[in-house]
Amino acid sequence: MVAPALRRPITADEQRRAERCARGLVIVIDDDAEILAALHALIELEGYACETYASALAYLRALQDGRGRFPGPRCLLCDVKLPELDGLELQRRLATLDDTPVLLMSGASGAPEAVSAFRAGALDFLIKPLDDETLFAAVGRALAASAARQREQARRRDLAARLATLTEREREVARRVARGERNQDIAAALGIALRTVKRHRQQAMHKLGAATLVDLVHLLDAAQGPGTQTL
Amino acid sequence: MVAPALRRPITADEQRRAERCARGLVIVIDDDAEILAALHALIELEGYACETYASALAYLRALQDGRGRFPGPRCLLCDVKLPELDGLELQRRLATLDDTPVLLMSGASGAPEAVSAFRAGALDFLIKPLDDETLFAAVGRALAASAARQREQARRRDLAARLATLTEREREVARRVARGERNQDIAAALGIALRTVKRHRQQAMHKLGAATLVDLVHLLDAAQGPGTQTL
DNA sequence: CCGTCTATTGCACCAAAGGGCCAACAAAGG
DNA sequence: CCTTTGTTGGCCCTTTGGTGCAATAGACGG
Repeated sequence: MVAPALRRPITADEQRRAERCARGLVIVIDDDAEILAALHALIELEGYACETYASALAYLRALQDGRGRFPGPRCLLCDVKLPELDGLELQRRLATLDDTPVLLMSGASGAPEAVSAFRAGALDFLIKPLDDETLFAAVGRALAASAARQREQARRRDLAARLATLTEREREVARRVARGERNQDIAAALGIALRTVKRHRQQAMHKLGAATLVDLVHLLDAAQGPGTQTL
Repeated sequence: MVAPALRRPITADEQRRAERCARGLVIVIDDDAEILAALHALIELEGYACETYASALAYLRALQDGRGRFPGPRCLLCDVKLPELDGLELQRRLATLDDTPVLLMSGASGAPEAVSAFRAGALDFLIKPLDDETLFAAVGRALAASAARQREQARRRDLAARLATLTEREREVARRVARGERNQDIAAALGIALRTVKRHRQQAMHKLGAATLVDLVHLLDAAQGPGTQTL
């Protein structure tokens, strides 16, 4: 579907990069340089890509620049107690910008922090000192969630793109068809000829790559179902 | 759809019960009798039905008896630290039996308990002393979740019941129809005559109350989509 | 102003779906 | 033994959907 044409051979460098992307990126934010270094080493050793930031602001700045965004699943592993910007606060801000899953961690903090973290949507809350097994279990879940979200987004984008190639009339007809209306009724409702409805219907199904009515129904359901009230 | 016939007038008593059911039931489990009494009063004052248990085992026993299960949304408000059976352990056991949303609470416990609670699927974790506002916010969310689950279950049960009235052949044909296969192809695939496929198809749509193909598709998608691999 | 493109429509034809009427056959139950 | 139910099938007719061909009208760029 969305396969970009491969024009040149893949270099070994790109090969390695691709492997890392597939595994995923872990973005670590902690104000303790020692921990940062240790986590960086540990995470790369496990085969994930890893970026580290000493503060939430540093990460946000990097996000602003936005150059060369990492392709593939990603997650955030962020300390709760940070200077300037709190881990919880960072999470709240990210929730509106980004849908990267967030793992929060903290040393010997109380229940309230953990509760706040989960209420704010953190995927997990890790207590320092970090246990390798627990850490990577959480990272695995987070990256899996990220991958799922990205697949879902890609699917929706692809669908939206195909929907965008339809003309207004075609979309309208397709929508009604997918709601179970008959060609005749659609023609009457839109005040156009039966033949015209048939044409739009065919055209729409062709553009959307729907071989059967059932496919059309599924496509349109998927397009407008989860949130997006387009169409 | 599933409206039971009303045979006799509704008594005032039933009326009050119905009102409570609509608001929801909060099941409180705590080993501190004082807290139990206070919560009971507070919750009933807020207009919810309330059952209290002094231990997790007592609640499980009540579940076993199972007589007169409360109709309507329900949630569990359970202390983490309990004699005999731990709140977290109770939650784990309930997860397999019941889908009642669980709110855990605890006095001055550490982050690990809170984290375990959320990981085990608790909807929220309340820290004693309980703040009225926080409590009822959580209860409201839990009961809303419960109501949503019950609606979903009812919908699926209704659908399953209707599907059960289909004969094997009718189900098979309906499934293929909903996958976009044409009558002819279905006939060929099943090695039967076209006329027979049409009959089964008609019969199935009639039994399922599907006026159009689109309705059929939606019904079967809903039936098998979320988990249940029936059909 | 002209050629082109798109949306629209009519006409004709074929394929597929919907359905009425009738009937055979087997298994399950009374 | 008879009835009911599930499954199967044939014949025939109507409605709906799917397409090809041709034509008209408005929009747009040159």
